[in-house]
Amino acid sequence: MDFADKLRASGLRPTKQRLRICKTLFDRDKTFHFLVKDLVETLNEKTEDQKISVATVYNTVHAFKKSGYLKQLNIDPNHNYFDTNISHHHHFFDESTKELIDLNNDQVEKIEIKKTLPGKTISSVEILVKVENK
Amino acid sequence: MDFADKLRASGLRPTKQRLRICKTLFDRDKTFHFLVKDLVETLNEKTEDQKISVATVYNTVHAFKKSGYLKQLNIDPNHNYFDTNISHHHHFFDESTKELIDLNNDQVEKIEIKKTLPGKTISSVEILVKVENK
DNA sequence: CTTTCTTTTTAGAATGATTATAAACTATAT
DNA sequence: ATATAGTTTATAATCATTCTAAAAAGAAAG
Ligand SMILES: [Mn+2]
Ligand SMILES: [Mn+2]
Ligand SMILES: [Zn+2]
Ligand SMILES: [Zn+2]
Repeated sequence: MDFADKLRASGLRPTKQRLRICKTLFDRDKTFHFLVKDLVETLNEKTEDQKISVATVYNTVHAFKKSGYLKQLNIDPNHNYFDTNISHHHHFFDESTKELIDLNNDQVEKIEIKKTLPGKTISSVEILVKVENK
Repeated sequence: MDFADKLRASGLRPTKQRLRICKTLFDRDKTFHFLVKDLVETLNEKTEDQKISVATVYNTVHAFKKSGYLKQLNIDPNHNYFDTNISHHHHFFDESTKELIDLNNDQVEKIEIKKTLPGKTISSVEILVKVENK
């Protein structure tokens, strides 16, 4: 699916600002974990391009979150990370470097939760593994 | 350990404001998961008592976090929860009621992580189980 | 094309949680 | 008592995020 289709599927027209945001987010080999602040900086560091406003970046990121092309993570109470890897997966958080690393579902033994809550059903199980230098 | 000792162990003198904060936090049967905003409200809802300022509440909560009498959680990117249960444990987050429920370590089968990161050592593994109405 | 209507972008204002500041207050020590 | 140190508080500052409303761009109609 190309960028324009992703945008349309999120209810947004493919404008040049939004396409530049898509390129930064999705034109990558690996998962991209990012903070909105850093994304805005990256988008606006090349002085030859026209600046994209923070409002546009937030609007686009939230539309992608809503449509499922981005996930919002709970890693650090003081930083709001987004993730381009929308498959069900887990994370390592390197406390030394503040780096996030994907941990795929199949790299973790099935998690058996012995406690159940009456009237409730599990919608997701996510693991956060904090690591530091050995 | 009584409240005054907890405060002293956190580098704080047992003043009447701090002791009232302790009572609200620690004088309970069950784990207390809270937001600072709600804690401030609770402390100040009885009109007969003198109001405690937000600065004092934040200072005290952070001192307890630093000394290990409170844990800060990563549950919801938009809300900053603290937890009086400082043992190693996991959480259910009820997306219907926004309620947090403890999931003890012994209620989860040992988590086997097959992926390792060179030069890194695991410092913690935490599970977040999201649930909703059946 | 022009005009008209709709959507988008943007700068800057507003918001809300948290942190910082500095003056007033309280407790302790001499 | 006086001096000193620690504490509380109101309020200001900060920072991420959201809101607003005006300008710009794009699509549709004539
Ligand atoms: Mn959070
Ligand atoms: Mn967060
Ligand atoms: Zn990821
Ligand atoms: Zn807990």
